[in-house]
Amino acid sequence: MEIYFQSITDGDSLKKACEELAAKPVLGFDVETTELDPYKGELRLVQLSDGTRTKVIDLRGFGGGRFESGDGLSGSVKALRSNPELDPLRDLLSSKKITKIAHNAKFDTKWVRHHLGCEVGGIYDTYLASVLISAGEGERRHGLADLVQFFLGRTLDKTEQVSDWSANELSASQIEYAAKDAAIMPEVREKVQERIVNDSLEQVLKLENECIMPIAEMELNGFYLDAERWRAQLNRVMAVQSKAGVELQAMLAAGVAQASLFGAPQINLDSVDQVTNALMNLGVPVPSSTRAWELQPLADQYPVVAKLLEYRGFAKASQSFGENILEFIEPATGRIHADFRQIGAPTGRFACSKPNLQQIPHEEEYRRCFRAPDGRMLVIADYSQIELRILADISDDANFIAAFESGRDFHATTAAQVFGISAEDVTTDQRSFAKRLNFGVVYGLGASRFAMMTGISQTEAEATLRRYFATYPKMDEWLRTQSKSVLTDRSARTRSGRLARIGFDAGDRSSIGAAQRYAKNMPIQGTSADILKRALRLLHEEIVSTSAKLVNIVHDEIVVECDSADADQIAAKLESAMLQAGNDYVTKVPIKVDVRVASEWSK
DNA sequence: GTGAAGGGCCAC
DNA sequence: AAACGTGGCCCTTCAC
Repeated sequence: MEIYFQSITDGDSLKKACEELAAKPVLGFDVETTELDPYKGELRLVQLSDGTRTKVIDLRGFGGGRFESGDGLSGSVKALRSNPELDPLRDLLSSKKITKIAHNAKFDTKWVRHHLGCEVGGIYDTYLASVLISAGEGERRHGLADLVQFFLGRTLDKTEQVSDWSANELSASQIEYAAKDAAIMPEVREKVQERIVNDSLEQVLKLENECIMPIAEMELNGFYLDAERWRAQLNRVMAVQSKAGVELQAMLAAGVAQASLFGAPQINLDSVDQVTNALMNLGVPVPSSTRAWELQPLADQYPVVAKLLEYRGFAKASQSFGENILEFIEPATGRIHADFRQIGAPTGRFACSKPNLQQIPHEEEYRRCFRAPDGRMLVIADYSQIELRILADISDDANFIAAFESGRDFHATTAAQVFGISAEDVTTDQRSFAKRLNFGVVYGLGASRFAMMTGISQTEAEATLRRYFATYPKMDEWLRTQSKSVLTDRSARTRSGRLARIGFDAGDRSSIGAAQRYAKNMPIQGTSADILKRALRLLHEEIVSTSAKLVNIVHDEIVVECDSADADQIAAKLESAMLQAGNDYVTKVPIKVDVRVASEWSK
């Protein structure tokens, strides 16, 4: 395919090009960089195209790149940000009136935000659109070349993607590749959008597109981790792990068959096979798995089992939450810049990695290591029982809704209703029982699992669940409807219209059961994700010109860092954004947000 | 040596 | 036999 493109290296040409592009409502947008990490590499090219006419802007001509005499990358960033010749490009990119179509726009957006110093407005992400369309089913890949093949039936050559973009003179082939990637985007969008409309995914795609900028900024902002505190905590854990390890080793030694004159051979305490073997030799009735909840009942009778559980806890802590996380601190900022995948799960939840900031242990020893730098504060807000409120709203159960409207302790209210007693008489055990019931129901809990979890008999569990569902009849009805309709629809949706295609093997009971549980859970978990994403977009607009920076999100929680003096004001903005987002999707049940200002990410 | 699978466990 | 949803990371084991 021959395409028309123009290579731009000076201010006058850029000004003209931007004037021409500003008249177009929709532009393909792409960048080429020397690295994957914007804190480590150079933003070399920015490409914009209406599909037929493509501009390839080489930022080397505008102060970009590393200089022998300058101060390297930071010098390049400063030069680009302060070069007035780039203002027309910044205006074009930040304009919300001109749609910018990009594939995995978070990447391009982060580079533009950091190196050019402006936001990208009006984003349309073909990657997220493609993920929404496939809706969790099928093996289809979502690379740009895959989409071009799938939606346009053509082949896109990506070999130049990994070429050397730091060369002084880029080759004609490189420039042409860069131009093509941007030029093809309008055409890809046309086809993708047809499918989006066909599957009624316009609203959820808008939600996702509007969430990209906040996430891009959050990744650039990073979360400050106090490395000294973390190391101190790690040293404490390693000391107790080592002690528990020696003790466990000694206790297990009696179970090793071939004890020698030099003492029993050492067992690898992290090997399930070796530990299981040693336990069996000691006469411990080891269950089919050695997971903590399986071993727990044996801990009282067998001290070696208790010691194993103790060791496992310390091992997990020192291995998963040890030295490794410190390696993710970016030297340029001294902060952790994790990778957030916006549609991490088909439900719409985020996934986070490198490192996963959504699985930091809840214990204060760990959370206090994530803190605000001096002079700053953290504003931490989380939705109170958001999934149960969503279930109440979706099922339209009067008693369920009334329980939330009363503002009373929800689990205690459930306990009172299920046990037929007054709220004041609910014991701690009864409340905890009701709590497990409430959470279990969100996951499609069955009577047998509930019996095992609580230690009551199967018959008792069935009777309890019957009483529970009699208390909330319309919730029962909604859950049954989901179970039934998934068998014919093979799909479920959230409040934003997010779709999950649910495949199952009709001849396999467990496969059907899994599909039914998923059909109950997905609309609840997914609507919670919808609400969080909506809140991020609303928050972003509120804090754009303040000292506040988004630094972390954990499913129903948002963490913002700001100047100490602004904390109360930011707390109010955060709460109001989250409440509004909740009210946009949940109308019959009050939304509750708990906000606190703290110097550390702990209570 | 590298990578996938399985077991286990952290978060919501 | 399986047994309540969504993820990521660590370790061991085993195949290539």
